[in-house]
Amino acid sequence: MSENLKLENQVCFPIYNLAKEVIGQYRPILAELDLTYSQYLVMLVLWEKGEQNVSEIGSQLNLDSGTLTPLLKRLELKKLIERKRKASDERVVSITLTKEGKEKQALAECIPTKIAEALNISTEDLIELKTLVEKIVTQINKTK
Amino acid sequence: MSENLKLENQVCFPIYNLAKEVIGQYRPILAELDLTYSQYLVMLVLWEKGEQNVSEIGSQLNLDSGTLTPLLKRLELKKLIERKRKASDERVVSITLTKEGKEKQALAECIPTKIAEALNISTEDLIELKTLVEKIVTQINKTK
DNA sequence: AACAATTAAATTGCGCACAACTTAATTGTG
DNA sequence: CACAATTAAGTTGTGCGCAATTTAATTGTT
Repeated sequence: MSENLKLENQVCFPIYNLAKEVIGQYRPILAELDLTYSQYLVMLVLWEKGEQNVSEIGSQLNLDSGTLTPLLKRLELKKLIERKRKASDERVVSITLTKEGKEKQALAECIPTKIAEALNISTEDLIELKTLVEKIVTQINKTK
Repeated sequence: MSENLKLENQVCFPIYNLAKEVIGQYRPILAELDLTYSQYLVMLVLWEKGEQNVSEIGSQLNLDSGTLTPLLKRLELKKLIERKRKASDERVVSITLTKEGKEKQALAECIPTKIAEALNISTEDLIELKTLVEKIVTQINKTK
């Protein structure tokens, strides 16, 4: 067969695999906080920025309302956030952290360290990877 | 807030994003072949290796029967593959390409080139990324 | 041979991720 | 002011991805 359709020559397969692998490393660690990886990302945004509406969260995480609405409802069900429509613009749903949601941040502090250990990579490789990946993402978005 | 929980300092977020981005680039191209990215990966394995059973496909793609069984049923529905239990061991389901499935390979030949164009990255960056990503995946799997 | 242990797929259930569409509120324009 | 256009979020439907469990066949052990 032609070389370019061989699995080992695919560039995107390792990326797809790495992403799954990395999220798999997060899974048991985040499970202790009763969070999924995507939920954790939303919490990171809220811990850092405070009150945000759905589309603001979406633009930072590259997720649309089809993904976020049910996810946010689950976070609300866990009493970590509140969803409330803005009086100034009833179309906009404002997301705020509850007391419990804010408190969860302290428990999350150790996660980056735990992940770094689990991934078992040197800081240099990690930075190199991050730089390269971001460069490529920027490159891709340039063409849009 | 503590620096290590800032979104921009997360290493895994860019990886997760890149994987989504890359699969997003495949989507319209594969849609012309009526395939999803995961289905394409399965087809790659079959085009390269010929007849394979479910767990052989799974170990190459890091997917379990919970993912593969319904996916393979969809490929069967599209008449691209056949699923048949082996006479020698009735537990094993053997997957073979149909005529139509084999013919699809010719249509797929152009995909790697199209993706490389869509990603808009230099071959050097692509190889560097692949090497680094594979190194890290190997590293992670070492600890298991 | 009998039966416990193992193995391969399938099933069930949950949570994304995204396309396409809907609903409702707001804004812009004649 | 009226109404078309736009915007924000929600809804619906499809397809993974994975954990946990089930089913059925095979293998190992006594």
